[in-house]
Parts: sequence; C-alpha cells; structure tokens
Amino acid sequence: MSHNCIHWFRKGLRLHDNPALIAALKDCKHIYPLFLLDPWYANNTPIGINRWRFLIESLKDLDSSLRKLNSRLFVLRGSPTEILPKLFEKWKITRLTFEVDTEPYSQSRDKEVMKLAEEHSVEVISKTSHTLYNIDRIIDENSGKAPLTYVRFQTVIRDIGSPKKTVPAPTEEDMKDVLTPFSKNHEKEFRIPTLEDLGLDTSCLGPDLFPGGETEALRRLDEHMKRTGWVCSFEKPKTSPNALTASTTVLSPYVRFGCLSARTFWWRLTDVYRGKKHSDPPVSLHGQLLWREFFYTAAVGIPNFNKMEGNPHCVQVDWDDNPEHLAAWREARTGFPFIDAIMTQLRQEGWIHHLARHAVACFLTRGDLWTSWEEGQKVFEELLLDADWSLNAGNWQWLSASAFFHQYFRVYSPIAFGKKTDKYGDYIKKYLPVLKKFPAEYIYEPWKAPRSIQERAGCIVGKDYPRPIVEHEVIHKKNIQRMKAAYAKRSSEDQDDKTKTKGKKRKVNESIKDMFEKKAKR
DNA sequence: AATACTGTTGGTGGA
DNA sequence: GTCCACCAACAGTAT
Repeated sequence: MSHNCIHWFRKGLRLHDNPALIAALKDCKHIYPLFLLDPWYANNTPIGINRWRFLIESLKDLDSSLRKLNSRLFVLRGSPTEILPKLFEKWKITRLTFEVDTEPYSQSRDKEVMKLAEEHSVEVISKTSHTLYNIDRIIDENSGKAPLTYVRFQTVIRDIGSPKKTVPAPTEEDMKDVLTPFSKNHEKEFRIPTLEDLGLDTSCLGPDLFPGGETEALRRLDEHMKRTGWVCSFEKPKTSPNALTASTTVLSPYVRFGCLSARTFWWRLTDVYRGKKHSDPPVSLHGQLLWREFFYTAAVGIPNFNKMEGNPHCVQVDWDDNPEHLAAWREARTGFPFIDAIMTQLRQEGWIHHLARHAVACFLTRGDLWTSWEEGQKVFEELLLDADWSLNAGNWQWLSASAFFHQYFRVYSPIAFGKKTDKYGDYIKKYLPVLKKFPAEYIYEPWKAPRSIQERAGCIVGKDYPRPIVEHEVIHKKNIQRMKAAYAKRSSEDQDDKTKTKGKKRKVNESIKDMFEKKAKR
C-alpha cells in the first residue's frame, strides 16, 4: 500500500474492463481519478454542442460511479504536459496509469507525458483496452504493414486468436484500502464544467436521444443483447438508413468515448451467438467491431491518414474548391430532400445510420459536388457523437473511392437510394417538415412536382425549399470520368516508380559487379 | 508473371 | 418482393 496514483481518463470513460485502472489500484494508498479537458482538441476541430454534452454526461456518470466507491473524479482544464507535472509534485505521485490511445496526437502527447513522468520518478503503466487487439501486433503479424482489405485483416487476426478477456470493474472490496483524498473544496477546484461554463450556446442543443455515460452504455447493451434473434440475424447492409428510429444499436458513441468497452461488447455477442446459427463478419455485429479494428489498424500503419496529400494509399484527386456547394451540403440545403434530411438529423441528433453516411459522403465527394473528403471529415468530426479519428478518416476515404474501396463507378443516387427503404419519404418529412405535405410521388424530387401540387403542399421549390444545386444525372457521369482520370494518373505514376526502382536496382547491381571486377583485377 | 477471383451496403430495367 | 443481366470496369490478393 505504498503508491500515490493518478489514473488518467482520456477515452475509456468507464470502470468496467479498465485494466489500467485496475493496475492503478494495486498496492495503492491514494488514487486520483483524473480527467483533463485538453484545449488542443477544440483548437484543432470545432466540437459540436451535442458532442460536448455527451462528454459532460459521461464524466458526470463516471464521477457518480466513483462516488459509490468513496472516490471522486478530478477534472481540470488545460494541457496535459503542463498540468500533470504540477500534479505529480502536489500529490506526491509515484505512479501514472492510462489506457493506450493510438491516434497520432495522443501518441505524441503520451510520449511527452512519459518523459515528464520519468523526470519526476513516476512509474507509468499503460494498457490496451480501447481496441480488441494490440494494434501494433496486428501490423507486425502482417509484416509491418496495415492490411488493406478486410479479408486480409481477418486472416491476420485469425492467426493471433480471439481478443483478450475483459476485466471486471473495481468493487468496494477492491477499494477498501485505497483512499481518494478529495476535500470540501473539490467542487470548486475539480468540478465537471457545465456547457455554460464552456461558453456554449445551449439554445442549439438537440433532443438528448443518446445520453452519455457508462451506465447508459451498459443499459443499452443489455437492451440489445436481449434481442437474441435480431442479434444473430444482424446483417448491416440490410438495415435501413432512414428508419424513423435507429435500425442499429447506436452503441458507437459509447464505444467511441470508451463508455462501453469494445471487448465487453465482443464477448457479450459471443455469449448470444453461442449454440445458435448466426451471421458472420463482415456483416454481423462482430463484423462491425472488426471494421472498427480494421480502420484503427490502417490509421496506425498509414502515414497522414486523415489527409490526401502525403497519404500513400489515397488516390490523389483534383477536388474542386466550391465553398457554396460545401456550405449547402453542411447546412442541409442541397435541394435533394434525402441528403438534406440526413444532414438535418446529423446536426440535430448527432447520429445518422452508416448507410446514410454513405449517401451524403458520396454526394459531397465523387458522386455530385466533387468536394474533398477532408471537408466532409471535418463536418462529421464536429457533429457526430461517435466521431472517431481513425474511423472517420478511413470511411471518408472509402466512400470517396480514395482508398480501400475502388469501384468508383458505383454511385449512390440521392433520389433512388432512400426509396428502397422508405418509399413514402416519412424520414424526409420528419426532418424536413417544410416538405411534409408533398405527395410520395414527388417527395424525393420536389422540383419535378407541377406548380399546382407545390402550391397545395404549401411549399414552392426555389422559395420555401431550395432547387437542386446540381443535376445528378449529368454530373455523376462526368464525375465518374474524372475519377477514371485520377486512377489512370495514379497507375501511370506507379509504373514510372517501378521503372525507376528497377533502374536503381540495376545500377546498384552494376556497381557491385564493378566492385568485384575491380577486386578480381587486383 | 499473367490470370482469376473477390469485394459489408449501386442503379436500372426486366422476368 | 426477389432475382438477374447489364452498365463500365477499379485494386488487392491468391494461385
């Protein structure tokens, strides 16, 4: 019972399956559960208010769970590299624990923190629990490269074996000799800020459909895992992007913040599957967790993963710079009701179905607006509760046919795609009430409705709802040709590279030959 | 080394 | 509702 420990929560906002927290409690006298609001994040990409709310709720839940163990969460605002050394001294810290985070910023931050810890003679323990596997191990097993296809990825992890088992949450018994030295001033010094404290305008808050926190995450997991038949027959491509209530679990925000452990989710699914016929990856729920793992691996193994330039697997495309088009997409006024409804749901509720993401991402990039996927990535980063650096970058590359997916001639129609699962446009009417009186016949293409029908619907296209900003039928064919050109340029450059490498190799071989010949002469 | 196969989730029009 | 061929045609991987 000798250590004074900080357990530093970053992601991993939970007590269950938290091996670094368990490590902190071993031979521990004082435990300080800590969360730092690092300004780096908000300074780099704006964070939408729904996402802030999710984080604050998650912290509140964490604090409330810690209180049940006679502990508290300590929250401070500021840069970890500035705050932590001060806390090391103030609290006479001997050990720092945290969960491994593979994002580039986190990696550089943690490297600096580990150096500072060493300078203060603080032992550091970090554990992998955000992902199913140790991501470096996957890359090692694939001869140092990130697998570029899901099939290849599956082969690699099959050799590694199942994910590790989870660890239980600490109990009161585990905590009986561990003290959290919080004072009467705790609320003053270390309290969780409110949205108002953060200077946010709460009038644009949407409905709180997905409250943050571990408690809600585990409740939601239980709720879905009870649906045995549904879980076993789950096939992602068959779920609906435009159902009025989510057709999938919406556990992604909880997994993103670590309110729910991916491994806990994995093993609960294994329990449900046991002895039953069930779907398999890539379409199953296990498969969804593996997609997450796939993109985490790619994000670690591929440099400049959130950019086109300097990203060796990303097709280099001459995207247009059209701020008007980008703004129309972001602000749900493209004139395509299916697209605008999705972008409205995204802004209001912070979550949209995966296939809805496909539809709007294809529309913004290779399908219609020919705008860089990096712009879309920024908007998703701001508005999605589950915005995850690796998945966001990976999926935007996928959808824009820049990497992983290459069949650029398969283009989502902003009119036809939604009709498959919502013939009458109920989803559109929910999120775009201005169109709610339009007959089903015209709901996906209101500009085609005769003037009399527009008048009867109380919505004149061009006045009450925008005209379409592009002509999809024409533009998408033109864009396929632009993609074709980008791919052709890439393969010709690859050919050039190969020729150069061959040339180099030949030169090297020749110089070696020369050396031997010279030696022989001597 | 050339070739065949595969790829979570396209659209259209017809049977 | 489901299946199919067709549209035009990609990269990565296995053989």
